[in-house]
Amino acid sequence: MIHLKKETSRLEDYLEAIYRLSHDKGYASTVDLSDMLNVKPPTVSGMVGNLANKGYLVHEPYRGMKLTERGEKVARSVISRHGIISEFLSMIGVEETTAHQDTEGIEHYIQPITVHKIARLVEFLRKNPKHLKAIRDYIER
Amino acid sequence: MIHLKKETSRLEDYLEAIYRLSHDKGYASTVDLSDMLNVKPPTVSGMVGNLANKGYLVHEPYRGMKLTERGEKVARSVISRHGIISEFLSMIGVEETTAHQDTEGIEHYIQPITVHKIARLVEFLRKNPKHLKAIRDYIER
DNA sequence: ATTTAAATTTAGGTCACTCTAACATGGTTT
DNA sequence: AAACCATGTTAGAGTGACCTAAATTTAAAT
Repeated sequence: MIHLKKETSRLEDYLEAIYRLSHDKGYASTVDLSDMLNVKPPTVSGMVGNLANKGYLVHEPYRGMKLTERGEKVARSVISRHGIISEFLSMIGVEETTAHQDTEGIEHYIQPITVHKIARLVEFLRKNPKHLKAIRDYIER
Repeated sequence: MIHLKKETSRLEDYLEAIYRLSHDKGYASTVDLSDMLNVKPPTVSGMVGNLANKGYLVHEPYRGMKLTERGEKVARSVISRHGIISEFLSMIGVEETTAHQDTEGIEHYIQPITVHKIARLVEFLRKNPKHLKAIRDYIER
């Protein structure tokens, strides 16, 4: 039975990872996911079953998994947020590793309207390097 | 070995709420917290016991609770992050209610160094209203 | 074609956080 | 002083996400 309940942030993480793996190497294995998400394989099995129940992917046990249209849509949305937040953090001088961690932490908790504003801000700073430079100079003292 | 286990984001929420209530009306009651955090009173009782165990507050059942030095320190840190993020979101034109929700969502997941950069950005924009205006104009098309 | 090794799933348990229902406490009213 | 009621706590159960250990399946090697 397919539930239209809103996915949790953790499920979004799984969808994002599956999407990335599928596009990077053609498929997403349990072990890949377990490495990428820092959980043990049985946890992945469980969550994948969960995502399958909810209609975000189809899963043939022992053989593989594939995102549904619905799963892809969610994944793309998460990845888009991810890119925007990530670029913003990078612009204000947050170091790569930190930016990556923080992005993962917050990407599930920002509403579309806010993401949009940040996207516009990033766009503005990309188009106006002098503003960006002034900001960066100030931030770095 | 002293193991200062990191508090969960939920515990941070409780500490923040207790701090605010204590400073606003002199004390924090179970019902106040239950309203503020949108959980039922028994949940608050449990979490308060938990926070007491971990040394963030002292609790005299049926009589009241008070943050310890350690609890206050964490609360102030959360509240500081809160203010910074909140002001940033407001600056880029995120509407009050949305900003409030998003701030609550993300305040637990941003590292100190990142908070600091955002604080500097906010500071810069406060001191340079022309930059801020340019940004806001662009964001709002 | 067997055996073996790697990948995956199942079974069963833990932990944090939540709930409802029932009970306890203490301040207020009569 | 007794009863009342708002406030607070205890008991017990549920959920989501995780774990380890054990079984299963598939693919590779002999």
